[in-house]
Amino acid sequence: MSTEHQAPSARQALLKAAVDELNEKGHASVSLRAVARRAGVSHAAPAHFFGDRAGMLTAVAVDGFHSLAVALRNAGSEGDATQGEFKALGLAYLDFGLTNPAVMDLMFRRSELVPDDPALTTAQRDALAPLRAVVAGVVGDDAAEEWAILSWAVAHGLVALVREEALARVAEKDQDGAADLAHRLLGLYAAGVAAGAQAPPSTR
Amino acid sequence: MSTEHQAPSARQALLKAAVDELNEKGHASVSLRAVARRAGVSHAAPAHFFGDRAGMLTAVAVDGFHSLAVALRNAGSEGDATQGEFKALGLAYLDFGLTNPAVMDLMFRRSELVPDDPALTTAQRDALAPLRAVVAGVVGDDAAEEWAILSWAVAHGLVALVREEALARVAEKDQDGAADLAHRLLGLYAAGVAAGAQAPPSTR
DNA sequence: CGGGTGACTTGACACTGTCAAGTGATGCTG
DNA sequence: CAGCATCACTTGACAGTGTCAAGTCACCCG
Repeated sequence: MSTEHQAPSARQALLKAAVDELNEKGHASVSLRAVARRAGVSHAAPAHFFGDRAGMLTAVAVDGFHSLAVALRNAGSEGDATQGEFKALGLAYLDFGLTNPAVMDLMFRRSELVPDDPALTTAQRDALAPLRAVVAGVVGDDAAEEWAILSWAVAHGLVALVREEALARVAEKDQDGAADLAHRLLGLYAAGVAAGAQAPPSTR
Repeated sequence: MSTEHQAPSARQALLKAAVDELNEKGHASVSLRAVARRAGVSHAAPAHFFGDRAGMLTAVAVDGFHSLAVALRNAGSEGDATQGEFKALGLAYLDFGLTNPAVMDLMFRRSELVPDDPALTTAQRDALAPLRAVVAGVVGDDAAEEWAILSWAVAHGLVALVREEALARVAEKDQDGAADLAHRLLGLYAAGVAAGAQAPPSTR
């Protein structure tokens, strides 16, 4: 009982080969032919299944959003209070991004994916649903959506800065230190949101 | 009196051609040969100057960081109070990213650039210097660096989400609406930081 | 048995990055 | 002024790439 309806195996194998290739050599080196070689099929087989290089990458990205969705769902259910839950969600996003940097990178690289794939759109929306729900519990309902998106941007920005080594460079830390720093910053932000929500300044 | 020491023209022309190509067709279509064609030189001329496709893209990225640096410097000097200055800086970052999405995208795409180019590293560090200075004026000195980086992540995340149309998709807005939303979210964040800084909860 | 449909393969094309080897001008040296 | 080195490219070639048209082969429905 997986999220997809049991593909005929070759397609699945190709997809796995694509993910492996992506993780090993980065998205630029994911060529239809390299994936075909790795999966042991002819050079045009991937095009047969996915239509396109973009189609193949899109399939990988959709898969990535499904994985992100379960990661966030798990984090959301195991956090204790609502504020702990909120922070846990952010950390889960961060960890997913830092554990699978190549996939995360691809997932948000519209220019490499098929322009308006509906599966991609819904997968993305579904993955973010838990965040919305949790944020609504922390701040008031009226501002929930805005804070949810802002929080998403915080986590997303941290992932990007760590992944591209920008953070390590500016803060003069190694990559592990950068990840730790990102964790701390997210905590800082979460605490700030909770404090601000308990004592709303003028709005409301 | 430019930031670079008057290149012999051909190199400059190539660089301009590369930027144009990047803005028109996205980073994937920036090929050495296409740039050469656009600049009206032989197909190997770009490689002669930049060594590499990565070298050429890196030159474009360094240029981008220089532009970002002046944009942030201007914004920093025209904001009125320190909090207004802080917000102005964030908006300038946001606007730069949304006005030049392709260049901004490239600037943080380490995997496409030359791995440890010193010019790139210093250009990046210099561009972010104003943010550090302004943040130090808003929150206490001890936490300044952390808040500066967090703020950077916020702006960076918002740019990424708007650029990749993720924000428009989730919030069900068109691209212009998404940019406006990003502006508002940045204001929300800036106000929160200012409020939190004036009444620090427990730390400190 | 017969035909059609899906799952590939084969072969070709234009395009790409990169390299080795040129060519000509410019400037320095003796 | 002669010779020579260096720069700023060009020319030509190679392997690898995405994509397309056509082919092969197995299987299923009737």
